[in-house]
Amino acid sequence: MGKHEIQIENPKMRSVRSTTSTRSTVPDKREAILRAAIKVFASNGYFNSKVADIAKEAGVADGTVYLYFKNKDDVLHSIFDRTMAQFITEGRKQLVEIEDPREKLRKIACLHLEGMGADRDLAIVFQVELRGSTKFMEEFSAAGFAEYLNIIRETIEEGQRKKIFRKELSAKVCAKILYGGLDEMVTNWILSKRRYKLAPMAETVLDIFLKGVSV
Amino acid sequence: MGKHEIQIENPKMRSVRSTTSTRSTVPDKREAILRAAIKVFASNGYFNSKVADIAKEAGVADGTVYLYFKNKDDVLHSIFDRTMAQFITEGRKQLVEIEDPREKLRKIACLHLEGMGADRDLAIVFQVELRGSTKFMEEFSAAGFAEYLNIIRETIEEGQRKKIFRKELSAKVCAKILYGGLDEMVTNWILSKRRYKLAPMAETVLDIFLKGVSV
Amino acid sequence: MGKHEIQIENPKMRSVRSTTSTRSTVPDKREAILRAAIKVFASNGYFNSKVADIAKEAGVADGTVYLYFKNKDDVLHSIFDRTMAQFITEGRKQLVEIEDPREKLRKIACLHLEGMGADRDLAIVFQVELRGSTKFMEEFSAAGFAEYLNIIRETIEEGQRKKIFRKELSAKVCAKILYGGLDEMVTNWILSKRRYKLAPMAETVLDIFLKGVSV
Amino acid sequence: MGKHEIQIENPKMRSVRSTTSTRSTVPDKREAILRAAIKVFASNGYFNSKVADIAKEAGVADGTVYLYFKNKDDVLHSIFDRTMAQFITEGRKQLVEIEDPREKLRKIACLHLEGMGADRDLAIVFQVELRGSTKFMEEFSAAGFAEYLNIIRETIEEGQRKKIFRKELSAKVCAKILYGGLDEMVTNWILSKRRYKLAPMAETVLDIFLKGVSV
DNA sequence: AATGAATGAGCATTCATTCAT
DNA sequence: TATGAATGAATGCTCATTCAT
Repeated sequence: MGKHEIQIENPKMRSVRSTTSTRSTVPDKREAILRAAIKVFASNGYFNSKVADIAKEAGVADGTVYLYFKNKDDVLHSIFDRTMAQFITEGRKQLVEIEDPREKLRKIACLHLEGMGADRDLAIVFQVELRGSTKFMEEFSAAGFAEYLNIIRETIEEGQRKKIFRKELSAKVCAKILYGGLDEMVTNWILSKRRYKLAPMAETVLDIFLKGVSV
Repeated sequence: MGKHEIQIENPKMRSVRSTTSTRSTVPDKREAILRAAIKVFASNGYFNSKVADIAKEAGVADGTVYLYFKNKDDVLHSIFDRTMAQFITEGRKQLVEIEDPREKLRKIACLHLEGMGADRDLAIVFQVELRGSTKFMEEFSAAGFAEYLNIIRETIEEGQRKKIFRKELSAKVCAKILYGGLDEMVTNWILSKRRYKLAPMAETVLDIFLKGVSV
Repeated sequence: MGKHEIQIENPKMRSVRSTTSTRSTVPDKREAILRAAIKVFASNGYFNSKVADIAKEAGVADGTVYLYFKNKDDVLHSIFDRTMAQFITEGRKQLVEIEDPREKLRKIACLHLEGMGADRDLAIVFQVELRGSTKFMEEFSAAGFAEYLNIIRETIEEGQRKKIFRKELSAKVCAKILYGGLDEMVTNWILSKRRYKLAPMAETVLDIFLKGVSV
Repeated sequence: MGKHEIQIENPKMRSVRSTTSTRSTVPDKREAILRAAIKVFASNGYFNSKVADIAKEAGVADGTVYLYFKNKDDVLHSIFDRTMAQFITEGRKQLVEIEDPREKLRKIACLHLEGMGADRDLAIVFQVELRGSTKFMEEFSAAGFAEYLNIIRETIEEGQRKKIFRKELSAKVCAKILYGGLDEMVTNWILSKRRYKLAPMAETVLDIFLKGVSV
């Protein structure tokens, strides 16, 4: 969930001439706008941010934003899509190499908190702005978030099959509980005046959770 | 956190002559506006709700809203203040009669989910709208929320002193984890199409949490 | 034009029981509102003054203002009417005793500046607020102001008949010039930071004017 | 003070490409708004004029007004600034060529009345609207108006040095008297139903004033 | 007569979006 | 592609006025 320089496909973009690159700025106006939006949204909140602010921060004209995004809403969505897609891809890749469900969960927790901890502005957008409307929350839920929860749930079910986790527990509820714990760590980290490291919190959450769900 | 017919003091209100009751509207224009706001905010989100919508829903004129609230923002704040104050007061009262820290946590979890489960609109406002801005989140945090977390933390510390919970765990972090789990239950309940009972979820959360933190 | 405790007829008022006076406040709610309005208008300007401000300053309820005045506009008009009527009555009375047209003009100028100089708030309302709209200016002109200008003009014509003032001058224009000079003194006095006496300015104005119009 | 097609610098305007003139609207949206405002303010008064009225009169969208002016108040100020600057510049230029202080004053008076007489709407805004608030009057006074009065005063002092005007008179007060007379001519002209020429009035005012202040 | 809670029309200003260049 | 001037719909808030008590 941190910034991994993901290059999301832009249908409007000319067939990738990023190889020759007439100017290095060329392929990345969209990217610049997205970064600018994260910064601006994090500072002022989605509703209080003006498209003009984003444009200025990105160093482009107001109208240019509309060459890359359908509207202001689309910018927020794109932030979510880009980040979530990247996070899940990255996550799945790292998980295949792990056997023990407990270690898998540990890896998930670490990736979650490391990703958020690496980009405070992005974390703010995810924790605060993305939740500012039921509408978005629903779409949010329908999209990548559900998949993320699924990965956790499957891992727990795997642990149940391997007799590591208690069978009587609902894997789905357990997944939510773990997610809830992690999510709360992020939210508190964001709101806190103190600037501590977020990633290490994963340890405690996992400790309690694993002990709680183990047979 | 549910609606317990709290009668918040309204300085503008004439000293309750509810006995004769000239008209039933007398005691509660403010209350009606608050209820209307919860409904409207829950449906459209804070930023997409017009003051006129609230007024219409409450059956008063637009201007009347401003006789009871400073501005639109103040309405949202008041919803939070009223609910939180009520919840904490109610919670503390019920907790004093309980000895076992584990039972105390169980009671807290039940109150939390019962309260939210009893008023879906209010729950939406709490889970979604109140988080739509960092600014509010901070105030939110500073106000009643911090106190709520404290109650949980103190209960956990009590459990640690009684050798029921593990001493090596940070009570504060534990409190957040428990809160995070409950909060996630509420959020999922709100976003879910299915209309299941929220309160019973407390059981699973507590089961895992208690097993996780116990010695 | 100063405050001479004029009791303007109020058609809405009960047939004057000011003699017995059940309570000394009784006959003067209208008066209180008028005074309050002068103060409030002088401070904030007519358009920026709220009826509620006037009511509060007068120590009455908002609605009470409408028992004595048709609307906010009527309050301003009444200030003008009351003051102008008083001033003209007073002026005419003092003039009859004077023979020399020059002395008459001197008396007029003195009354003008003394009246304004005696009540700064009233002066502000007259110089500034009463001129804030063409509409009012026209009515203003139609009403007492025209009569005031007439008194000056007649005095000048009298002087012309007596061979004191130049015959070739338009008495009407002369009257305006004298009025303009006096008016400008008042305006400058109001806007000035310094708090000097206004009345003595009459001397210079008269000096120049009389020398200017004399044969 | 009349309209002399002053081209006020507009920072937002692209460096005058009026040569090619893609469309005639190019150079003068700001100017159009200013003219429209003068007309609208003159008709309804400042407080009763809606920004939408100005926009419509100028043939632009409401929002466009805010591309050229900070707010409604700024429009009024700009009218004053533009006109006053122009008038003073123009006036000074014409005065240098004149020797006799009496002729200078005559020139000032003529310019004043000619300027106002040339644009009735502008005159109304100056005589009526610009005086509708103490606040503005003070700024008004602080700004160009004071300078205007100074020019008159200096001319009178010059006349005193040249033994043309009486030494014992306060030049400052004399300046106010002259200004007051001229100002009154303008005000009466505006309020009058009759449509006479304003400029010729300068003659009488000057006649009386000069005779009044001369040795 | 007096009150003041309630009303609701009215308006300045903002800002997402478009489009001519 | 990129620009940014122009648009105009949308809305929070104010406040003169009314009227039930």
